[in-house]
Amino acid sequence: MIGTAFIVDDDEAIRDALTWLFKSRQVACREWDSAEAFLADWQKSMRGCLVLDVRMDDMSGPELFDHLAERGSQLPVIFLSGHGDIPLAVAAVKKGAFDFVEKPFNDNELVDRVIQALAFNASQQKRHEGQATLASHLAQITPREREVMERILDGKYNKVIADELNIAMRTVEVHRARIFEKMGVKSAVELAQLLSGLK
Amino acid sequence: MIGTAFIVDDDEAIRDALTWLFKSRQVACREWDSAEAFLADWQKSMRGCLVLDVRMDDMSGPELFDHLAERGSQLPVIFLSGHGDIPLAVAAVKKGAFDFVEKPFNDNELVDRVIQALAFNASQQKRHEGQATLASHLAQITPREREVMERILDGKYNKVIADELNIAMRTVEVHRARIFEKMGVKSAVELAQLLSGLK
DNA sequence: GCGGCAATTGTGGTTATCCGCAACCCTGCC
DNA sequence: GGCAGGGTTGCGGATAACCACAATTGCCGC
Repeated sequence: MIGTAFIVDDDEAIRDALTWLFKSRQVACREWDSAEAFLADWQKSMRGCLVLDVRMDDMSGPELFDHLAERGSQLPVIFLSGHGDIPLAVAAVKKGAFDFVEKPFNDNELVDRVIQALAFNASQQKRHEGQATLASHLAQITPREREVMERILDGKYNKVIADELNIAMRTVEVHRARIFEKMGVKSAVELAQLLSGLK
Repeated sequence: MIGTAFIVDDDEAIRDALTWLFKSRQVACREWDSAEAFLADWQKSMRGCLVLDVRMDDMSGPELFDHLAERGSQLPVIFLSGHGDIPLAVAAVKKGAFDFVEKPFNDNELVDRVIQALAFNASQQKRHEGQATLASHLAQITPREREVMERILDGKYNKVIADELNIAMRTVEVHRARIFEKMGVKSAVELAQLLSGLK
């Protein structure tokens, strides 16, 4: 199994029950007794999913969720709620919570969802690695090259680009070659496809 | 205001209240007393949003939602629920419902959400028009041209494409020109960007 | 059988892209 | 001052793309 289930709940009985439940299905887990404690330990590199109680003292589950979102957390979150607060559940799901389940929950269903969340996180991870690679390539592009690149993506001829930037065509060609090299592509078409997902 | 609020509820009192409420805020609306009735009248060209009761005889709100989704409806749906069923709400939102509000609802907030849904539908509409234009252009592409197009998008040289398809380079050039013409682009880069959103 | 459409190919010429080789200018840094 | 890196440019040639003009083949429907 890839990733760990991170249990955050101020009720020790619940934590123990969840830990036992997860262990029984070979799902690795760790536990925290407060949102603050988890936030203190949280690192962007964490892989897994969060099983998060809604109602807790001081910082609530949704509050922790928001804080993590601000910090760029990619962890899928499964909320556990003990009282049927629909607006809360709807708000959480709309903000991207992976799931929102009511207590008492069905043990098997919960673990199934956790496993799905772990798989989701793993696949999301790969996507982000790709984006990171892309970003690191983009970071190597100098400002001038960026200007040229934008115009290449507009399908403009080197001649036109040279004209717009008031430089020689040869210079554009050099920039163009450098851009392709730095971005790891072989043609303008590949470059366009590589960057098509961005702004 | 662009679009209409489509009210579907088997409770006449609720329908009347909603109609009055919407009229008071200059939001056009129509009403149906059952999911079946709405489904019978539904057309893909409808513009607006659906205000849908969860619990109804025969076909429920979520069931109607599913049916509409199958038929390619783009209407945002705001569910009205009289009983705090969290799993239902969570399932609805995860399946793409625009919102899920509990009765009794706050009048102003509901209308605000409806207006947001109408705006959302209008903007989604424009996106879909663009896709439709793209699709109509793609439909003009012959099978052979498609084969060439795929290879162009792989950044392959005409020479290579000719080789792969066992035809003359000149033929590839002709196809290439026809593709650009039919798709309304001027270069392979533009073509790549145009089709980047697809599979 | 004729007209239309898709697919095909050739010739010849213009325009663009792609590259190696060389070189100059400027800025920031040790 | 020397060195590195980014931006710049020229020359010349190989390769690819783009295009107008022209033509052949095969399938389909009226």
